[in-house]
Amino acid sequence: MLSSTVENYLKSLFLLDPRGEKEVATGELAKSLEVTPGSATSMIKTLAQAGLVEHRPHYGVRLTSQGRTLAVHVVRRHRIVELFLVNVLGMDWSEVHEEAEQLEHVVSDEVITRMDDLLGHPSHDPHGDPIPSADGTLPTRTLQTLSFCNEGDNVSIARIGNQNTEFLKFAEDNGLLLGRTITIKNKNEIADSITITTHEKEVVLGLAAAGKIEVEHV
Amino acid sequence: MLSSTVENYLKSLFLLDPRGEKEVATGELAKSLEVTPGSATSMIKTLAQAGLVEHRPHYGVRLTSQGRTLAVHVVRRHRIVELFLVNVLGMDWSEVHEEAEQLEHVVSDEVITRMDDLLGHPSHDPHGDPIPSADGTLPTRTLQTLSFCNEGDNVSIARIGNQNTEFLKFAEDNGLLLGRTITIKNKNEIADSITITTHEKEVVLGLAAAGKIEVEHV
DNA sequence: AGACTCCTTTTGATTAGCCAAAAGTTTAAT
DNA sequence: ATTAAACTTTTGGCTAATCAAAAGGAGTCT
Ligand SMILES: [Mn+2]
Ligand SMILES: [Mn+2]
Ligand SMILES: [Mn+2]
Ligand SMILES: [Mn+2]
Repeated sequence: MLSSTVENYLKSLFLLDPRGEKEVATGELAKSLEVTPGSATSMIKTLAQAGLVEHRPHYGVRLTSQGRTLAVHVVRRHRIVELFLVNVLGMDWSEVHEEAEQLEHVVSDEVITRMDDLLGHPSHDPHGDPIPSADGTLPTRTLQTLSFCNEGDNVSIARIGNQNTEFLKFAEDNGLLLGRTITIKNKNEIADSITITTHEKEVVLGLAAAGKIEVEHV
Repeated sequence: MLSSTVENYLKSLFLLDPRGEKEVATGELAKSLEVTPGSATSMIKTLAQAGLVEHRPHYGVRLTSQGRTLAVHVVRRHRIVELFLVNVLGMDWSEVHEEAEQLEHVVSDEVITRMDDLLGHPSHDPHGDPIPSADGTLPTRTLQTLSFCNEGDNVSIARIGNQNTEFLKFAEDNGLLLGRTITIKNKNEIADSITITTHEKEVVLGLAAAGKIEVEHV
């Protein structure tokens, strides 16, 4: 059995590089887990010892296929739990991430299978992130960030790439919900801002925030 | 925040003495948690330090009211989770105890409240154990163990005081489910056995096993 | 090449929890 | 009053995970 700590390290490595295309820097991993770089280094060694990552000292770390498989399963548990909390228990999408962060380490496969059945084998979680299937395959979509849209574009919101409670509450309050169609009214690179409309409402976002919102053209 | 370990110690102390009427022996506590007596002693000291238990060395340990309150909340989480797993996710009563043993430490009050609402504020878990209310009060019932029943008694099964998966499967297979009415056909103290009938079926139990089944007269 | 910056790794310590085995206590039996 | 049995506590040691701070490596700029 893997400890919660190990599962969190594997999951972070996966989320920092979902396709396994780059080496993740120790500092980047440490930051995402809110530990010191030294802690990350020592855990990386442990994981390498266990064959879950490959480590090139001073360059970076990468999941092995064994490590990736385990990470994907943690992500599956996280996302199914999130959707379950929203759809079955009626919780707000802004508060389920923290809860899932703990539950992902203790819910059994049996429970996950039953939640998945009850939910009708959903493909995406409440934030638009794909839910890996039991065999580890991930649905893929090609999305564009809102920050790359142009004036006049009509797009549908597909994913919110920021799990922060405050950010999600803000999004909700301003009608930025999954599936909603919005129009880009104005984009100003100099002012670093973008203005969109949704159901009459006009919202101005900085481009950094807009970069966390992913959309599909309609 | 209490660690899972501390929560398990508090819960065990509560379950070994729900009414706070005796001092629990170190060895008894150690056995119920499957740790060595020395481990229990050192945790007892930690808990005493934190004001959660009172310890009279060489005699025993007892929850303080603060410790008891925390313990009761762990028990509430455990039992609501168990009932939720059975009633909402359709799991078997024989497998939910292990699952709840983990979940009790991570589900938030928010989740417990929502599960409780969805379940309609149930008074008992799938094994017939009382579910403490959010304010810490416990429903009480006066039950009798099956081993104390006499020939000819007609009783209804109210509680199974053994969470072991195999035992619960055996009970289920033999129609010993909560609410079922059974008749005591024969009791033989010498042979240490009791024979009962349920829906045509005749079942023989040793008195130790019968002592784990609690009933109400009908 | 030398110096500098920015990382990463190493070192040394700490904390929670656990165990094995030695030492101590209580109670009961002679 | 001794002794023995049964239990509890203490001691010493281990592992997982963490941090602060010292030391080391890689790449860049002059
Ligand atoms: Mn999440
Ligand atoms: Mn987590
Ligand atoms: Mn239980
Ligand atoms: Mn537990």
